[in-house]
Amino acid sequence: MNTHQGALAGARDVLPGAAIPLYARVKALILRNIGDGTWPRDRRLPSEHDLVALTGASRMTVHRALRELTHAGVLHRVQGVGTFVAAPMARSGLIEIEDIAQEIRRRGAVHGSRVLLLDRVEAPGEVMSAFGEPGCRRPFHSVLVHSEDGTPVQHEERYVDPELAPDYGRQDFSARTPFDYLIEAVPLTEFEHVISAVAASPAIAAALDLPQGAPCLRLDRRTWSGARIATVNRLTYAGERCRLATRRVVSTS
Amino acid sequence: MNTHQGALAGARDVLPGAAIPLYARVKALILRNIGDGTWPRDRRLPSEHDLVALTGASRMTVHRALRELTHAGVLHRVQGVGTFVAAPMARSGLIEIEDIAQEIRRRGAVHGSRVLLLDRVEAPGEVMSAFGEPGCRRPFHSVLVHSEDGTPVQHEERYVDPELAPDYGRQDFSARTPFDYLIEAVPLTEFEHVISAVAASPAIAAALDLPQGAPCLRLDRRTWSGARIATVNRLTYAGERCRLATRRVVSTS
DNA sequence: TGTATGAAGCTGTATAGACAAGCTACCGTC
DNA sequence: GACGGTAGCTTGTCTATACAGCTTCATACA
Repeated sequence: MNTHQGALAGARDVLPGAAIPLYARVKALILRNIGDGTWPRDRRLPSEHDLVALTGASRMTVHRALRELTHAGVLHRVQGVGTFVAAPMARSGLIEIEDIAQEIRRRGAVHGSRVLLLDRVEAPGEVMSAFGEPGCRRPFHSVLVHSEDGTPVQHEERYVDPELAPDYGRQDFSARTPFDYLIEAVPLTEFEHVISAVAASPAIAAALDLPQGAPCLRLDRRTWSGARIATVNRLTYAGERCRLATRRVVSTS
Repeated sequence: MNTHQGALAGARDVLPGAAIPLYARVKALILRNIGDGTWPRDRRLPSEHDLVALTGASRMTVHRALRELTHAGVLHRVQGVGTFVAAPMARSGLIEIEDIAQEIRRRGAVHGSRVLLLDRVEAPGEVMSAFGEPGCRRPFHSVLVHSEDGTPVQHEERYVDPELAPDYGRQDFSARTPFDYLIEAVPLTEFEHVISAVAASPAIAAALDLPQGAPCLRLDRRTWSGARIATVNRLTYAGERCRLATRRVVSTS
């Protein structure tokens, strides 16, 4: 009874294509149920035993899927208790760049955001080349300023593939950050960051209420959904009071 | 024959304490042999079969150890061929902050470094608190400027625990970067980064040949060796032409 | 000489079964 | 009611075995 993977393709089909390893399909199933909202945050997942029954995979295979998702920060497991959906931002993992709104709220401050622009444009060539080869035509374009207790702290400019997130243009981003929306609307799989220090341009300086030329932290991010780039964005953090922190164990010796 | 872990404690003892899972001890064994230089860079490791014979663990356990180290960027595996020690800097993984010298050479430029200071000091309280609780007395202190094709690009200030790296003060850092030396002399296990943008101070501006107040990328890093902090350093990248890049798969759905 | 063919060795995945260890809730006793 | 033990569920680890897929190399053949 080696590869009776049919059971997984039964009640809940995971991926039509079948060259993908079983444990990866179990991961995909779990990620989809989390993305769906079928298993909301902090919800307890079915036990390994249940997932074995649900998917038809062996417990070791289910366990591997759960372990890797736990390692990636998607899940949180407690021996003797169960498996839970981790807090959403733990998912970013790599660089602990929290959603700016969450980070501000975590500090006990009030987050506000002002939408400067939300339209659909013929993006400049520089942006289009960031989107990579196949590219996308006329992406959404949004510009926001996020503030903490009223003082602006982050300038966010973003381009979004309209085919992956067709409703992007109709969102109210003063209530919910674009990133927050995208992470739920689109299954984001890969991130690429480039961090640099820049002097505030006149536009940025005006938006963030900084003197022109003040040092700012710039974070350029490209986000994939599978093989396709879902969004390209540039975050500019105001002045010297913003930072990015990260910590990671490299080895467990 | 469930937990016959004695074999691993035999020929090559891994960890005297034994509450640690077997796969973790196999990982530790591999990491130590890499750190030792027993298995140098690009060297092909013993096959899974050999490691089974060597450690007494089952192949699944050895495989798990190898898989996790591969995921962490320590190893590089090719199906049908074997397992290799990955290029050292891939090991940082999290943020691809290459050793500045390597990065410069990779770009085909000439790396130079000038040692401004190398002594042993009563460090300022700010640094000592960064070292954490047990602290270390009179750490080594070094200040360097790295240059690319003659133009300075990075200012590096570093404090090093003298008990972990007693020979730090006798190294020639114009030939070999401190980081390069430390990663071989001390088994580094954990990194913490804080990234911020700052305006160049007079000292930094002078060292990097920048106008005062120019935006610089600052990277504060603490590096652990086990439970102990081995080194605390602050890297300041010159101007807008330096950046940090990273890319990572978050999920494999 | 050049090209198939196949064996050997390697990693990758999957399974079934077992035991260890942690938590919770229930049930009995005092 | 308070306390303690225990059964049952959960996750964590480990083993033994099997097969699949890939690479390399030697051998046989044209």
